[in-house]
Amino acid sequence: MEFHRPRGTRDFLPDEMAKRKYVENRLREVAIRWGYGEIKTPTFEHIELFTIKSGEGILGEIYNFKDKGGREITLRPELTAPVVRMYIEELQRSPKPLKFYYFDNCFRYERPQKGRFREFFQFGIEIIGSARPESDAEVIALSVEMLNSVGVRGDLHVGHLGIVRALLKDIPPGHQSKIMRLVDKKDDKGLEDFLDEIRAPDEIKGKLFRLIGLRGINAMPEARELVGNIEVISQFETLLSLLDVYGLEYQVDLGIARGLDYYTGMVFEIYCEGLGAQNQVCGGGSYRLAQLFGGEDTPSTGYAIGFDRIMEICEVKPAEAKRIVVVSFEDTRKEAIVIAKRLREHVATYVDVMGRKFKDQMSYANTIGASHVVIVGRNELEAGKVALKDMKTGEQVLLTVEEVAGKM
RNA sequence: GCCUGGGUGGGGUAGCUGGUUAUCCUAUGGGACUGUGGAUCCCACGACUCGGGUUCGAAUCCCGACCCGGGCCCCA
Repeated sequence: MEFHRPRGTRDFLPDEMAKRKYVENRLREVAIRWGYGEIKTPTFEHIELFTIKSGEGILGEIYNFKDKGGREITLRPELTAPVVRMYIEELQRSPKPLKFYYFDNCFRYERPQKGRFREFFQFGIEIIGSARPESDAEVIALSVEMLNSVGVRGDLHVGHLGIVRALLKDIPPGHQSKIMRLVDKKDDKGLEDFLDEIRAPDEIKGKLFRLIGLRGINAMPEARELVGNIEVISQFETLLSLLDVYGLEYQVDLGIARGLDYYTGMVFEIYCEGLGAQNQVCGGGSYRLAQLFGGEDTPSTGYAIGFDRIMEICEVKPAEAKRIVVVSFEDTRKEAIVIAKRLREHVATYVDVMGRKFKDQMSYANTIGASHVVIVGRNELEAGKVALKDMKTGEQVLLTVEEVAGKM
């Protein structure tokens, strides 16, 4: 019986892992420098955490099962809900704002394609306790810096749900949600049909289409004209001016809706080329989930970076790790083990475990791209030394083990 | 769930208008060169996704299943 990995999963070999680790560490460093602390939540949660947040509709795309105690459990499909759950469970009374970052795998039962897997990785941050434009701006700036830190540059689109919602304030909430979904999908035809179906006033209809089409420099004055001089517009303008302070390039895009009802204010998405249909590498916004989960109403803002997607497009080359191979002869194998043990305190060190002859050990060192070889022979040992050979230049010198260790 | 392309040793391939032991490259293990790597030579290893059908005969043609990729739907 031969086994295959389940559909939509991947094995990561050492070369690729080195690259992934490198990128992961870069992102971590940025998050840490901005003062965010790492958190980790369980791989599985109670299913209600996600159905309450996202609706029963997600059941079809979720990995769930009953455990032996009869609990409905699901592998987490995302990390925002668990973070908020954790916050309510143990951090509600801690000083605000709370700033967290996380990097973990998530699971969704979907049809795999380029940049989409059933087990995938998200790197995200959440800031809990502030509803101010300052935190919105910080979150956006942080996301851009993270991506830049690994050489990824994308198109940043920033919107605000409060503006469209203000326009729709007289439409029943259920219809609002449907409208937001259609807006998010950029399904103009569907949106028009739906508005006709619910007999939305022509005035609102016209304004909505103009509003969600707004882009660029004149977007805000026009938005003000369409929905009036309301508070959220001022807030959004404050946010935009802060983005300028951060020196960010962005596009105002009131057509971003991010489908779900608990997003309340700022929303943003970052798109990249070269990813096929799945071109969004980062998405986030401000939301209010805490009260939905039984906590006090608490504003939060966050985003998630699609780690696998940035791995597809980022061009990073981790520095080749230095490694040396200790080569020995039949009569010096034991000495080689002792010497390798000493060298491992400083550098990745290989020693033969295949019973290979001297020459084949050299050949192996070459195959794995060793930078140096330490030759442990009787002659050298009798002089209290070993030979250190540089595999690039071919030069070879006699040194004590301590001298070799010192060079590494 | 839908549309579309594709499945030949570990990786990459030839064969695919049917016909002997399925080609070549590479990788891997071993050997030669006997204390100095990359080269060369030799040996070994190792594949037609599965099941039906057509046929004297199927990797090849037909059908189905499974799997993989890409695109829809969805995208928390």
